[in-house]
Amino acid sequence: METPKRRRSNTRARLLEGALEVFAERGFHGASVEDICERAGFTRGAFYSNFSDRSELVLAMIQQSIQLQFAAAQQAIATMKAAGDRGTDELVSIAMWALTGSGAGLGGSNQDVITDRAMMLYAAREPDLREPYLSFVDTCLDQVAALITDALTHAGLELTVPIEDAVPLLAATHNHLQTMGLFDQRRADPTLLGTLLGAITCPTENR
Amino acid sequence: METPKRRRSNTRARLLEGALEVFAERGFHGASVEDICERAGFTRGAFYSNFSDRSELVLAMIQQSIQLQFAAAQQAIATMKAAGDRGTDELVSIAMWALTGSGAGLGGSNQDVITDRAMMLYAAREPDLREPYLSFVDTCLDQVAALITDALTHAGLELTVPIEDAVPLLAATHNHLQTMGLFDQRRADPTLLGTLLGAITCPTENR
DNA sequence: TGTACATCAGTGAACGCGCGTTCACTGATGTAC
DNA sequence: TGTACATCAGTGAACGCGCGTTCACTGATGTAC
Repeated sequence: METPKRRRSNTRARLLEGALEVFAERGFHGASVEDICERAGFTRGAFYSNFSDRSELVLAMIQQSIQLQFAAAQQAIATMKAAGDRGTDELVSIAMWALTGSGAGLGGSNQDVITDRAMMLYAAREPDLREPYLSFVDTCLDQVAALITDALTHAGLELTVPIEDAVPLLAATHNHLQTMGLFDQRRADPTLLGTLLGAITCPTENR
Repeated sequence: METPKRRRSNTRARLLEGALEVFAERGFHGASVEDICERAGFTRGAFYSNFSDRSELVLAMIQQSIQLQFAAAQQAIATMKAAGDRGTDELVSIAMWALTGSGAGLGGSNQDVITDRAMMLYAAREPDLREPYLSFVDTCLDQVAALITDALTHAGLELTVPIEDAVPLLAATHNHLQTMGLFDQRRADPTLLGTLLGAITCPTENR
């Protein structure tokens, strides 16, 4: 039942999990290989048996993070399609939830939000990562655009600004709320999204 | 002319300047004391003659960054008051400029933006820094609120949403544009701010 | 004004710790006969 | 099925580099007489 392949991939997964936690706490440069191994319950030898390099781990972690966000987005779409009627705010909230990964409430635990921001900074500093990161963000925004279109149709609203403007505005606001939430949960007031939504939509004219 | 006090404070200033650059490139944890000294043109001894500790430098740098942002905000206010008539977008752009420090164009060189985001992350991870950081952000937002109110009055517009909502919406959008600008300058399209502004204002009714 | 001494900003060599990386080894699981 | 060997995931000790920090020293500027 604990076949070597499974054992190995479990070890790798636990190391990645530990890395995610420790990186969120101390940053990509501030966390040592030993910190990560200790968190995951292995020795450094196990680490170098699974990753050729410290930097390979960082890349693997970023890749995994992106995959998780995608998976969360897919699930959010499924949830929404299945859910039928809801309040508009909640629908948009789900759409936003798709944007920045898993987690409850407004979207994303503090650890996820911190990792997301740290990834952004890391990509901004590494020229080789800029383009991949941008295209990742674009794909996410496209998905959000589709979700929002759906959500508004359900709610009987239509946009008064182009969708290409509405998506970044909503994303930026969601981002801002998440960031405030890192410092004080009460500051992450989701009604701000509702206010924005009210300002850029109007009831659909049925004639 | 090169009195010892001046010499000393010049050295300190150059070290801080070098730290700002190197931190922006490699992050707070990724930049070594030697990197910083080399950039500033001093030896490590000079560093420890001016700062008791590596972490003291980080704090000093954050403080200085905040002071610079404040100074830029003050100057932006002065500029705006003196300028008289302008396009609304430009006025709002100046108000936004006040929010996130010095720099040309949309506001903030890439280095400034990266430092700003890194500071946010740093503060989010250090419990002791969360409250000071929040109150710093609040003070900035208050100043921006005042600037925007002025700008809109000049332009003959009034808000259709509460100012407490308008400010974070504008700030979030500005933030988003700055972030996009880190990856691709063409993605930092300031007309998005104009779109948002159009959606949350209407011409003043003069009766 | 000139000389002797004091101060102190910055130098650069040295120290030692911590971290990334390596490697000989162990012991558990898989395979061949 | 049982025995002998092979494989290989993970161990833990060891290495060495780099970095933060210290400190005895230098030489330029300031001060006292």
